[in-house]
Amino acid sequence: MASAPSTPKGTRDFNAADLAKRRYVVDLLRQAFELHGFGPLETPSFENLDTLMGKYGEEGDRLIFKILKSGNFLEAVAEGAAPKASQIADKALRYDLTVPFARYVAQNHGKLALPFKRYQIQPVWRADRPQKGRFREFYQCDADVVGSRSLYQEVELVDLYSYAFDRLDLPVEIRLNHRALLAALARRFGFGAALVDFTVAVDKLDKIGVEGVLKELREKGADESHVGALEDWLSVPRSTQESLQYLEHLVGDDPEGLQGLTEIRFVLDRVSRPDAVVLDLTLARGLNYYTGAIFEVRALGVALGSVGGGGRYDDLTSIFGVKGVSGIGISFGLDRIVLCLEELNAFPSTLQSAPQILALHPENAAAADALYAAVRAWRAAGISAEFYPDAAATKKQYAWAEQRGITWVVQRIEGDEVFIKNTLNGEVISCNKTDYEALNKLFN
RNA sequence: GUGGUUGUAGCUCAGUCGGUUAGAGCGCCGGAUUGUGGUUCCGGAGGUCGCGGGUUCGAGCCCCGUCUUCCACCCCA
Repeated sequence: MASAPSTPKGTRDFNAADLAKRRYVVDLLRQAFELHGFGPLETPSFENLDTLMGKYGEEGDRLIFKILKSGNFLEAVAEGAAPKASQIADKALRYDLTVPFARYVAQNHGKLALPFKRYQIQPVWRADRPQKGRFREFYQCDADVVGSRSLYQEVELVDLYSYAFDRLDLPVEIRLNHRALLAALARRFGFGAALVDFTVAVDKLDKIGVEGVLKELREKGADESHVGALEDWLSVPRSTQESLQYLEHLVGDDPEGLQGLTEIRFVLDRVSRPDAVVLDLTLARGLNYYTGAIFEVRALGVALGSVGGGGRYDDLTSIFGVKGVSGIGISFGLDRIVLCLEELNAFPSTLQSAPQILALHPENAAAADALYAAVRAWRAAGISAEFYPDAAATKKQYAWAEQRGITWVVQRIEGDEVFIKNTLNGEVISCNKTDYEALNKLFN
């Protein structure tokens, strides 16, 4: 073991047990998406660099994995000069699923029946520094609809969130905000020209507290005349209803603010699970293509950042030359959802990652053949069964079963009678080898 | 991208001030016992101390680089 091999930084392998959990989540999400009228789409792992660059802000651009050109690309670089990124890379791994989707819509806009709804479950890559729950390769599960400005889309996607997390048995809080409200607040507090500075600072309220936010806002040039009002806004925790009332008098006759307020009210009045939804005026979200409602989902009882996010983007396809196609979408973070469910022990105990039953290898050759035939018959009946191939020490065979997580072990066969041991409690039962009903009963 | 942290047997970890042949528990392999594993006993294998340089008479230990882990920023799922 001079040099143990490893996966690259921020990536991992998934074994059978991992995959059983991941597939459980993915299958549930896929069902939820299709139940709500979304159809599947897959796009390539990598896109042209131009497609991705400039869509995620400066910070995002830096985290895009660029793919080195093949061939002798360095010839074009002047002697002794440092090559420019565009000279050595013209493709990049996708950074999220939304921008490739916008590219797809723009590329096919004449052929798609609008409004167009699709879901997409694929990995994305970010050249980030890994931490707990942060990887450089991770899965997003997105549902988007383009070509409809209807606020019923907002309602429907919030409902999709609550439906899916309900099915997953993961308690969450769906936080809701609106870019127009943020903009109105920023104007009210003198940050009209520095919306991003304002939202970035305010978004950290949970993390650095009122003092921290005020400090950062001062550094970004907050006018002292607004600090008192800012402090009042930030230090009082408000329910959704209280936030709405507060907004009403704060926004005044700011037309954009009033518009945002009307839209948020429309959505809040119609979501199916209002108890799981909270209006959070400090929620900002970094991706700068959002223009309307924005969402973020936090798992309750787990400190792991957000497990999902999304929002409305009015202008994304216009970057690709197709104007007037408003879109809205949400994303589920598969990897974090799995981590949360693990931490909360919320996976169903019936998840299957190993054969249901293992037949120990009998010492007697005739019995071995008989038992092997039984295993074959079980497989034909849809029972995942395994036959230990060698007449190894009993101890070794049991250890193998345990390591693979196999609960039921066939000790021996006598005529048509098999003796099955539950390795968890040592109980032995016997049953007829063709009594599939009894066998299947064991596994549930 | 910034600052820090981690790496010793399959696993969890000791290893003093730089000093001889690198340690434990569990696991693994073999044998005996146990009348179909899990008990007990005996024996055994397995490590160029993440990798590459350097300092030193001598490096697991000190220095530099690199990879990896985790953490705080930044940002985000």
